[in-house]
Amino acid sequence: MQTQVTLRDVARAAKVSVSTASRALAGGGLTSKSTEARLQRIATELGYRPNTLARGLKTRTTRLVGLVVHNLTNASFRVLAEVVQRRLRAEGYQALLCITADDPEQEAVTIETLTDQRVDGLIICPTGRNGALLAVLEANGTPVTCVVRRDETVELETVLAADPEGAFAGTRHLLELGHRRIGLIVGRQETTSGRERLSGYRRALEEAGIPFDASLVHAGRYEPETGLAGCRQLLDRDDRPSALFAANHESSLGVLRGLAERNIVVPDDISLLCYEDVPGFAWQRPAISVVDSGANAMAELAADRLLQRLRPGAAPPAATAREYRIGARLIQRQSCRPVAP
Amino acid sequence: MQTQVTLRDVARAAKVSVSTASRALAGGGLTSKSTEARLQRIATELGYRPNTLARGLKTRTTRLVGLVVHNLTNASFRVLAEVVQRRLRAEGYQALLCITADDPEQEAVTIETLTDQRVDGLIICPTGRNGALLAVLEANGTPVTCVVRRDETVELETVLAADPEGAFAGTRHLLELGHRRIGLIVGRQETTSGRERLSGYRRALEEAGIPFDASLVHAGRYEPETGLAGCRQLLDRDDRPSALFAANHESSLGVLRGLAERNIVVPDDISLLCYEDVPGFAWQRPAISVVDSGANAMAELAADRLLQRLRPGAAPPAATAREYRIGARLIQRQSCRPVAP
DNA sequence: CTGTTAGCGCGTTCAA
DNA sequence: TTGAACGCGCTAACAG
Repeated sequence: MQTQVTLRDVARAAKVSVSTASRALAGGGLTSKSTEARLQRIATELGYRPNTLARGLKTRTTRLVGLVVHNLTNASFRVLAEVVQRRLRAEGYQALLCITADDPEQEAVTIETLTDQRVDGLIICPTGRNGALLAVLEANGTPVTCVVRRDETVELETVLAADPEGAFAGTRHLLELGHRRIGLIVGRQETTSGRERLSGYRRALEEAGIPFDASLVHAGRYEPETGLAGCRQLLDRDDRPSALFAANHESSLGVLRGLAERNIVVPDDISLLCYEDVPGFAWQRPAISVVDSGANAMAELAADRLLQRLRPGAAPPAATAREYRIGARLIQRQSCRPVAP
Repeated sequence: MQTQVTLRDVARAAKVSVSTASRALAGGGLTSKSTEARLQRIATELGYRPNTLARGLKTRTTRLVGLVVHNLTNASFRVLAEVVQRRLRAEGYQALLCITADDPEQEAVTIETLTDQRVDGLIICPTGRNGALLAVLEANGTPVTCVVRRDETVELETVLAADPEGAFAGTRHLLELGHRRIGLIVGRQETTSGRERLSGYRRALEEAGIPFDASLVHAGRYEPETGLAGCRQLLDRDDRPSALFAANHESSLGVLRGLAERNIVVPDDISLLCYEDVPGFAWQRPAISVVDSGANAMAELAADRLLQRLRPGAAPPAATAREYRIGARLIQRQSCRPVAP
């Protein structure tokens, strides 16, 4: 256990007081150029590394930012984690990764822990049941940015996907190809994205003058099994849909499986559109068309917003509780084709 | 910016000294049952939360553990991140997630930062070029556990996959099915896993008395493109192999694509065996047989080992520089079949 | 069993 | 421009 080099050691070696050393290394021009350079040199020679804890205790900042997601399996969360941690690091922050499994209780303890660690900020995909805790954080001066999901119970800066528009665009794309019976597999209606994607689907139908048929919609948990079940259910109908819109990303694998097990060929026998792009879709054959929800852009913007508020002289909390939406993009590949006339 | 409740506030409210309050809340039985309970109550009433930084400054522990991986795209890393963070949290630790992109320079600054944050321990998939830095950490009393890859330049506790055996078992499986020409797509030979999997493949061939044919091996970077290129190269031969072993996990997508674009049907036209199990393989149709390298077990063991050494009274550094291997498992699904007689 | 005292390493007053 | 002194909040000596 080698003892660490402290500021006092540096000061002693340079024959100055600790405070002078501190100022010199801070480099705010509060010391003469010469001593500044000299101390700089001695510090590196000695291998001095400031003690983050002592500094934090004094300055009340840790350069730590909490990053809370439900899991790392979902592509959006994965991208979020990668992008956020890269962006934070570029500005001298470190990400504290926490996984809640979409469980409010785990989320609660996570937020407590992060508070204890005195994080400077928080990027979180909320379950929606701990808004109060988040509000306390924000009120105490720790900026909180929500992503992917909104916490309805409280006003916080939030970065979301433009799910209503995305689902609308996707559905309209299928409609424009001539499809009239479009099966929809979508997320739980308790979630923002689940509701919003369904509403986008409905609106597109409405605009096209096609009556909404609830039996064409299969809503379920974010799992492959949901896709398989939905796929089977929709395929077993007498009036089988000519297109499937898998707007619950996790279910895509199950949908592909369901199609394959019935030897239904995409896009010859049925058109398939998925949601949230992942490399697998582009590498698939036929390559799967998708509505890209813009996970990258969401992550970047969330990082931007938080970092912005982390900078000195940030606006007061309440004034910034804005909501941002990342536009969705339709990426046409080879899994959708015009319906036979 | 609401001011935090400090230990002094609690002590004052209970009309005891700060140190008594500290002891009572620590709960080591160093105070009377009654005051302990009383302080406990008052603390929660006041919403007291200990200041991690002050405590860390004093105790020289942070209950922070660095977790360093190359990315979150690779399934093993993803599992590693999820498992490790869960295990750590269960023992009151927090994971500091860092991503190096397999870049030694980024790894170097990452290790420095983590050192500055005074992490209590480190779980890292090393690039192999910063062994010295890791050795310093370990020497200074911070346990370091390497996973997935070994840093050859230094002796550190390391948890690896049993890649030689895994590749051996996979290859032998194909041999037992009667395959004699087995194409191998494998990782870069600069990496441990790349080398070890190739050696396992060779050994299986050798035991079966089949001469090694270097032209059946395609080694490359950990990307889908590698699989596509390798697949094309192997498929364009006159004496096309009857089986493909995609032992570079990232390349699997590319292999599947390469097969599809030539309308080669698995397993009718060719057998396919992949490496590292992911849900996608099981959901695929036909379901892909794999050599499961045991990412979960690796993660659990790495967490175990580190936590073990984090507990008070851990063994001296040098004595514990052991290497662990997680056995691979062959999971037979539907992508391999006996070669036609 | 409890209170007093003394730092942990740093930034930041206040004087010089 | 520099130094001395103080305190951030906590734990751990040492007394009592």
